Amino acid sequence: MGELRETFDNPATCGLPQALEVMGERWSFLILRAAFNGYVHFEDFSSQLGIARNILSNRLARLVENGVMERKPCEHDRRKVEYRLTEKGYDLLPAMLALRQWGEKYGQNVNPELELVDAEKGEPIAPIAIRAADGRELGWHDLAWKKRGEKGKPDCC
Amino acid sequence: MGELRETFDNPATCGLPQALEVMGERWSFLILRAAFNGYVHFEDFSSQLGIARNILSNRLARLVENGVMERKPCEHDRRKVEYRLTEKGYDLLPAMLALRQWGEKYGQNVNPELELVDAEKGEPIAPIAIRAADGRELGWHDLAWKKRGEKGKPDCC
DNA sequence: TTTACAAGTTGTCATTTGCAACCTGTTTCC
DNA sequence: GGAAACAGGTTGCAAATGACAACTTGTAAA
Repeated sequence: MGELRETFDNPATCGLPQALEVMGERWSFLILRAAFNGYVHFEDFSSQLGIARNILSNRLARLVENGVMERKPCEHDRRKVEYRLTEKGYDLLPAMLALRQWGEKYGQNVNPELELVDAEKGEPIAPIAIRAADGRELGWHDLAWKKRGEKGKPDCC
Repeated sequence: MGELRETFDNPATCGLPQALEVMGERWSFLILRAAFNGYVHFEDFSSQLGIARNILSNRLARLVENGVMERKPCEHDRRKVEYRLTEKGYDLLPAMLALRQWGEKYGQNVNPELELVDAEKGEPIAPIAIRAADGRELGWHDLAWKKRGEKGKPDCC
């Protein structure tokens, strides 16, 4: 991405600009979603997302470059290539689900015939929430910024 | 955004494309972050983010249009305008924190002098996680898609 | 050994971004 | 009351990014 630089290079900044540097481009999250759904080949992503081939190529390369996905030629058919999530990629699941739940809460045309459930019990998962170390759910006004020993709520970044 | 349309209009789709339609553009999340940090005026956003004025104008208008922020002229100084988060905007906090935590976990130059804490106890908040209805933490492989009575793990969208 | 397929790359054109300059409606200061 | 300053924009233009279609390359199947 272009000029998040000023924010990006500031060492006192929070992790959001870094995350956006990697995932903030058009299609990145939808490619990630497809990967979570088991798609691994270039043509699969291409046909499922309807994304232009050069953009897909570019995005996959960027995701690989940033360690979110791994690229390796397929063993049995060396025409094919496999793109798979790394651990770093899997770690984006909470962020993706939080976005998705938000989209579903406020979206217009969303009737998700498919619902994410806890595989063990078959019940829907809980909404993604902010929690204290002891598990209490927290809202924005229950949060504060701490400066390495201090307490209070100064500006973030 | 341009051609997420095919995905967007499909009623069987999940909420992710909707969320990206609103928040997937450059700067949107950083504007949101600034709003969470108490910035309310055009010039505040402008100088904190270093974003071009026309883009800022456009993004704020889009966020207002999509119900994430509210725009109202300032009572006491009618030159000024206040942009404030709506409830819909506040509901993006988990998604934003999940992204931020991911960025901090894997980022290079991040030493967040400021840390988010539970205001009541002063301790750092827990990592944003996926949980079952009963509170158990879940990973990707503990999840399944349910189709309105069925059970299993077919394709998502 | 020809044909088909997967995964790109290249060329062209439309859209989006970034930058600077300008405009308009307050407010402040003298 | 009038001049200067300030907040929040808009406009015009250059540069970067995205979309679409056609072409290339390295396998594999027939």
